[in-house]
Amino acid sequence: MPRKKMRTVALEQQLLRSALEIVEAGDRTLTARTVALAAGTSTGALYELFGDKAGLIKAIFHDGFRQWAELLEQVPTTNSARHDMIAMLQTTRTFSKTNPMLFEIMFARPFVEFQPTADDYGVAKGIYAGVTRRVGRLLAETGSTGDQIDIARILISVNRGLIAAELGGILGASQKSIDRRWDLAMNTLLDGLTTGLPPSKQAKRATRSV
Amino acid sequence: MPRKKMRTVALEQQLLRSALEIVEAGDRTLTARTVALAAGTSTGALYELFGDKAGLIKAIFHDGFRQWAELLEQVPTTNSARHDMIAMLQTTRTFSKTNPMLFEIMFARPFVEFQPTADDYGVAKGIYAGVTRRVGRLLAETGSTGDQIDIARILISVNRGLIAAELGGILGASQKSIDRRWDLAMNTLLDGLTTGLPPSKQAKRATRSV
DNA sequence: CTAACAGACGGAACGCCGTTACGCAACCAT
DNA sequence: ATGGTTGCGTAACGGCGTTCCGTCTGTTAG
Repeated sequence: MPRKKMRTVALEQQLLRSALEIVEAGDRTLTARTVALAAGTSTGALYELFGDKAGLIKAIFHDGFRQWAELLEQVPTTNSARHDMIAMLQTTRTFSKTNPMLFEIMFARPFVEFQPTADDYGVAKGIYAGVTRRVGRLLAETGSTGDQIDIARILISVNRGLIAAELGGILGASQKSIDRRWDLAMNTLLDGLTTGLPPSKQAKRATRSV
Repeated sequence: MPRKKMRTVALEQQLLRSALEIVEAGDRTLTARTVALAAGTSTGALYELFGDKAGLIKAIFHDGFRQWAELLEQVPTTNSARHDMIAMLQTTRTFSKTNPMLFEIMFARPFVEFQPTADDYGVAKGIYAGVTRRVGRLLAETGSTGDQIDIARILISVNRGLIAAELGGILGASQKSIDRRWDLAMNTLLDGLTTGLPPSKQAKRATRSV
């Protein structure tokens, strides 16, 4: 007896698309009204479909991880695990620089409303698994005995820190110096983490080798 | 002829103190009204003294760097530059974990109103200089030829990334695994960055040493 | 064919935010 | 004492997140 329902999953995706357009344009005016207007609907629809603004941002957050995972899956596997690992890290860096605001939503918290929980970061599990797998290949290639999970988490976190610094303009002034420091940090880490020696021994060796 | 002025620098500091108390308590309701009320004054005073809310957050931002610099200056200089460097990085980590919301204001952007510029990060210059100086000592100690500034920037950015990951709960679940990964990442980096070899040669050496 | 009803829609309303304008109050010179 | 000048807090404004309700739709019973 009632009228046909329009607030379906299709409209939800339309709202999410409109929100992503605003975010990707770097526009800070991500409000319930602007998103609803851009999607050709009303705030009532947005609140029925997403619960509240935090729900909308959470959807953006999840879609960001989905996009990231999609890019990482496209990274080809070559005969050099080391090369592939660098490619993954650089793909992540390029993705973040292409969508800085999406990067912030995923890794900083530019909107007070949404505070990601451990559950939310669970969407990154597939990504972590992929990185961990490639770390395993890398360790096999170099014959080292480091812990795959430790190394994967470190690489992801360090990359995130370097990217955040680059986006904030505090890693360096010129692109040349930024690139040099990113390369130096990542290659140094990959070198050290794939030798299979515990860091204390490395430290001694490094100190004594001088 | 007018009445005595109360909106002085003293009241400005009182407002900043009240704002810091709210921030350090992890309270997300940092509004003009709550801060003014806590400081026993009105929003008019806040706006006369700080211009707008972004000005207040900028003041918090700057005070955060002042606190950080103060802590770093207290790190003693021992006969091991390596030990001192670890101490600085750990001091930064402890500071961030003690005041996670202050860390976010300094390194993420939890309030849309304030977007730090390169000028704002200029307050970190003293900190960078201090870290760079200690890197110089470290390089001298190990006899390596790396670039002080490159290494200082890298250490700061990587540390920030690891801390952000730790605070977000994505570096690891248990404190033990988090500490292990932090130690592994930082010691590996310090090892590799102080050997004086360009990373490509390190890579070859690391690969062939297996 | 029509009327009544179930319920989905959107706009209007509420409280809170950042911000500003204004009326009252306080002080000093006369 | 008094008037004028200036500083103060409050109240108002537009916009936000969020909710609620009047309207309108589409079906179905008679």
